[in-house]
Amino acid sequence: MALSPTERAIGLMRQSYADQVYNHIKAMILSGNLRQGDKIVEDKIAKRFGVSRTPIREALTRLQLYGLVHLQPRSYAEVVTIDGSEARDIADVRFHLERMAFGLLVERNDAATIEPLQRAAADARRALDGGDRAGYFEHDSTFHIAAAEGSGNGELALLYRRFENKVQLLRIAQEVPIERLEIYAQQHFDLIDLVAAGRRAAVDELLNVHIIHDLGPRSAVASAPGGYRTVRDS
Amino acid sequence: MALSPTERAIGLMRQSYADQVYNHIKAMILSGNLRQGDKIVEDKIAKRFGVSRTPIREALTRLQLYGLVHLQPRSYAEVVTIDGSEARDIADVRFHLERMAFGLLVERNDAATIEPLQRAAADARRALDGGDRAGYFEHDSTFHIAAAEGSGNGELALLYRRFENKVQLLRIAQEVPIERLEIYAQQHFDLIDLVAAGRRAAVDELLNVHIIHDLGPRSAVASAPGGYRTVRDS
DNA sequence: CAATGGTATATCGCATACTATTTTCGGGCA
DNA sequence: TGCCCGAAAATAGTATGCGATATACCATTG
Repeated sequence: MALSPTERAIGLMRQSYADQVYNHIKAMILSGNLRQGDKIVEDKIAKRFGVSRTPIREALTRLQLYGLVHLQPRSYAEVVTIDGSEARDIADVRFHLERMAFGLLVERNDAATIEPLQRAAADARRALDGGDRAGYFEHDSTFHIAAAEGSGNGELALLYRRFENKVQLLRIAQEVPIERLEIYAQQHFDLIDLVAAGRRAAVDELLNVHIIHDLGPRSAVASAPGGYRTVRDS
Repeated sequence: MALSPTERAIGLMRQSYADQVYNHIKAMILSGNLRQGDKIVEDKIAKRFGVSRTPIREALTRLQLYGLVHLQPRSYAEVVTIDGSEARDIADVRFHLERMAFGLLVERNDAATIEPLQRAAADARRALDGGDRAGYFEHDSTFHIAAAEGSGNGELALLYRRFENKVQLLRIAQEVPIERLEIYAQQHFDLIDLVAAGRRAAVDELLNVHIIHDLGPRSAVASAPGGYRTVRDS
């Protein structure tokens, strides 16, 4: 974890340990490496990373505020558990945020702004074709964040980027069948087309389907049995 | 800051120092006691509160994520400065969040849910009549938070409660004339009536006026000439 | 055998001390 | 005079240790 000679020589500004730990734990959660309800103990992580508990605590505080871990006072921390009802709520909020973002995109009607969406949509499709599930989620996330960024409303972008963490956590936990992901991937392109065509109402409708409708009749998450651990396991 | 004998005897659970400091600094910012751009130095605050820097740092981390302070790495922290463009963005986002909340309120059509709004609206009016400007802001805030809470969507409530911090910061900084506040106070009651009447479209429209329209043609904040000292310059 | 209480252990909350970086400021030099 | 440089001060980042609290486990009792 120490600074490499090269980094020091170049004078490369390094992230603080707290930042690095934050990113690492976040990645572990969002990759499914740490699962919902998993116990997180400061001291263990500190030893694992070879740093003291101080930066760990800062990272955990941030993760808590981003809604990814639950900090029980005087006790240990856990990866948050999202039940079916919460999943529904999250989807609802997400829909309204995205409707705002895409509404602004339609208003702007700017090809350059949409370009990042196109790239993300293409990347997502490619990942899916390559059977790279985690990669797909990554680009799916990028697509929607790009929409928020492209809205031109900095606050919306900020809010959405934070909120998206939880959305991503849901994506992982839900274990959506691959056929469904195929549909999502296509809908991304459809969304872009509708935005380009300025068909705002149609965009809203498709967003609703894309985000909410497919959640199904509840409890898509709570029942996730987690048969196979997907990713690595350091 | 230490635990009182009574508290200890009763076994009353006390807030952590970090919590207390967080609440205190937040109150200082939202009461205008700390102004936009003001410098915040960990050590100074630590001494002021009679605690070590550790809980201070935790409080500042939270304040940063709630959008109230800007943490410059390796340097000092500042109370965030919101310019006119950002104010506009915040209002826009706020409108969409509140539209969602009030939409759900209309759907629920439940008198008990609306009761807290009524109380807050009445409190706000009372504070205004008593010339208690800070008190008005407090209850204004409570009103809108109550709407988010009453929506029945926990995620929305969570998101809004956080977001509201920045809104409150704006309220303070804008130094809106009292006549305008009178209008706002009345609009709260109007909103309640429209919700009770189930007039969703009318609610949307009034919300737009209440939140966005009154911002004026841009830069309501940046240009606030304020006979009084407006912004920073500590 | 279940429930209750008590002790040990795990774990966090905070204080203190040290380190690294940034900022500030004054003095030398063009 | 204005600018650059270097030293000193200010400040945040991290490590470590101790004390407090929660959790877990076991014994005791009804």
